[in-house]
Amino acid sequence: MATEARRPGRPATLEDVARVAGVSRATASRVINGSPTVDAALRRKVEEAITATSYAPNRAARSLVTRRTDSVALVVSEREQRQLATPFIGRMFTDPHFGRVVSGLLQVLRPAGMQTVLMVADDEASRRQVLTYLRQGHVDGVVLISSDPNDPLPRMLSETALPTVLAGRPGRSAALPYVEVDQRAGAQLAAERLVAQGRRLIGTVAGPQDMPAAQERLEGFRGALAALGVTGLPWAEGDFTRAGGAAAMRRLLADHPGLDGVFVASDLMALGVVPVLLRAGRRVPEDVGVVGFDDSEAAEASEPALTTVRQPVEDMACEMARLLLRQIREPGAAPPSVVFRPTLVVRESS
Amino acid sequence: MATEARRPGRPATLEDVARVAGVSRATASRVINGSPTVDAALRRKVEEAITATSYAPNRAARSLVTRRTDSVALVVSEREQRQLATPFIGRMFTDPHFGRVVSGLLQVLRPAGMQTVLMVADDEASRRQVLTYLRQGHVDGVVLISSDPNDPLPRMLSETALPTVLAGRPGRSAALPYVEVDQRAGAQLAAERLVAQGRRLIGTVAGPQDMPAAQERLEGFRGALAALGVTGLPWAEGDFTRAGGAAAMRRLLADHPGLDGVFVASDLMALGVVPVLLRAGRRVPEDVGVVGFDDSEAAEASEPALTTVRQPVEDMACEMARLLLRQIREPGAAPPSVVFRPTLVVRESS
DNA sequence: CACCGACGAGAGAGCGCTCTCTCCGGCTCG
DNA sequence: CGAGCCGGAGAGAGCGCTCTCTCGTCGGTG
Repeated sequence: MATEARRPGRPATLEDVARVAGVSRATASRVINGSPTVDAALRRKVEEAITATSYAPNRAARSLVTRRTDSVALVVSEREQRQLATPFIGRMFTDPHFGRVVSGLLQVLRPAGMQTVLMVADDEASRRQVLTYLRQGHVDGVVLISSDPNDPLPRMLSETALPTVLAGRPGRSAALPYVEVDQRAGAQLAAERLVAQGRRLIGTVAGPQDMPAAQERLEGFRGALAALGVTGLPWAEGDFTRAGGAAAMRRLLADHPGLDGVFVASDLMALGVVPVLLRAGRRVPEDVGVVGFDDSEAAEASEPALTTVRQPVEDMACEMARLLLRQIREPGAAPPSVVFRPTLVVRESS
Repeated sequence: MATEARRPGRPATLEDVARVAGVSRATASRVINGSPTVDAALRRKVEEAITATSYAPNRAARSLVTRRTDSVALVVSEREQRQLATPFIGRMFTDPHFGRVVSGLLQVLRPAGMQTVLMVADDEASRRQVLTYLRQGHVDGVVLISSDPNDPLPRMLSETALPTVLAGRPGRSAALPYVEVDQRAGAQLAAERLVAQGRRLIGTVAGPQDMPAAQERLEGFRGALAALGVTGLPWAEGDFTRAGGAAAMRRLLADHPGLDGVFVASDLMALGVVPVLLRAGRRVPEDVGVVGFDDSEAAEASEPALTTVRQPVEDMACEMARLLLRQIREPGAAPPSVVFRPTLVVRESS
């Protein structure tokens, strides 16, 4: 304890630890990095010196030489929100889905000693800023969440050779591993449920058809219905918002008042769909069955509670983190993408 | 372009830039850091060399010498979630409120060139991990969001002398600047609204009374009612969840069936309160007026839409970021805390 | 014409760490 | 008994950057 705080106000360095322990800097470093070739007695002395000086390694110095940073970037890429009066960065942050992804990521990254840097790219300038930052080598890898199918970021990232994992398949094909749920299989679950309940006049409120995931849910649903002998699928497009879902349902109902089943491509939209049905005098599920997608918080909050296709979001996020760590640890080996199987969660609405 | 990529696969260094530009490393550094004492011609040559080599400064090296990192930590501190079967890190992430805070923070931090590192402290071990990380000097400052009034983290942080800003007043008094909304003033707005509508049998669904904010909303509401001549406030405690709000409302209604007004200490709880009232045969707002708190997404989603006390969350988060930046730029000068005025947003429920 | 101040640019010393290389001493084995 | 080997520890060279110090040059002044 004697030689602590040699320099006023500055945290202890490895040099300090070594001096206090009476060993060389190299040995102190060995102890800290868990090298096995250190005598037990010396190891103890160094460990004591570490607590005595309350030493914490300087990550900048370490990363300067190791070229690792033990941190990854979580990049949220979204369409520019020019039209908004108040600048609102990171619309996606208020989406509980995003929170579940973060939670899953941290579940894996935290035990691995990896820190997470949060970044948003929502226009040309910020994209460049993000890319520059990433290229500075301040992170070992990138998790990219992109809601925009025309997002140039995946391609740009694939050119940096930085380990990267995408949430969802990239719109334009960038050769990057991604993690996704099997959209078609999910749509099939929904179709089977509705048909099994004897419903035959089935429609769907689809998501934006420029998004691959939304396309596949629609296509998958149509295909599954056809396989079950139900053809001619009326549908309307929503924008994955509650209000958009409500509007789409109104259109659908106006054209097809006889509907007895609806597959809604997201729970959030379903939250808009159900009240429209109720107000139109339909009982749910008695008159019209509703099946959502996601199994988000909204599904349980809905009245009646939503029967929905569950995406194992947290598990998927964990898998993303694992794929990323693997890339970081074994450079060059781009791991395969992983597609998760959805499940059907039966509640009240169908 | 001739001398680019001297070392295979490695990004260009300042040395490379200097060589290409035909100047010393010092001069190249001056250009990059915007020093005014550089000849215009040389400056141009250096800038050309930078683009030619596609140079990006190594932040680790820079921060090693400057002792700045140009990044801050966003620490989310929450009560341990032992009881959960699935480990769920960062329950708070799924709260849209959190997203709004992040959005506000980034609005200020991003233009300031500050990166944001996301961290969660939810038990003793993770708290230590976070604290160690912060002490390693890997961030210049900390934004702490804590939902637990007994959280030891604020005190621990105030001992590190690291610039810090809290979201909300710390439970135990830690001498750290915070940003908050004036809870009492908000409760007063709610009281005035309900009373102005001629309601006299007013109750409240309060938040957990071990949380200062929840206490103040209750106290402030009681005080404001008294000032308006309404005494004897029936109340029940909820846990700031929808289900908790519903349960509290049921208790309240059982004991006081004649209620004609309810102040609910959060919009999320109000989302549980309203259906309870409706199912008990009360019309909202005709029979019972409901005023929420937060002006969250939930308020607009509610049916009927909630009249609520608005917290300017994004503005508050911006202010937090500003306070933090000020502390970072002027070390030693702990800025004062800032208390925001809430406003009343009138919708349908009251 | 000699001197001085100002200004622009370079040299070089670190920042704190890791990691290779070297060295030393004790052991085994021919 | 000497050569070789190996485990364990130290010396020291950087990693890429900033920043102080120094130096050279030029214009102005007595």
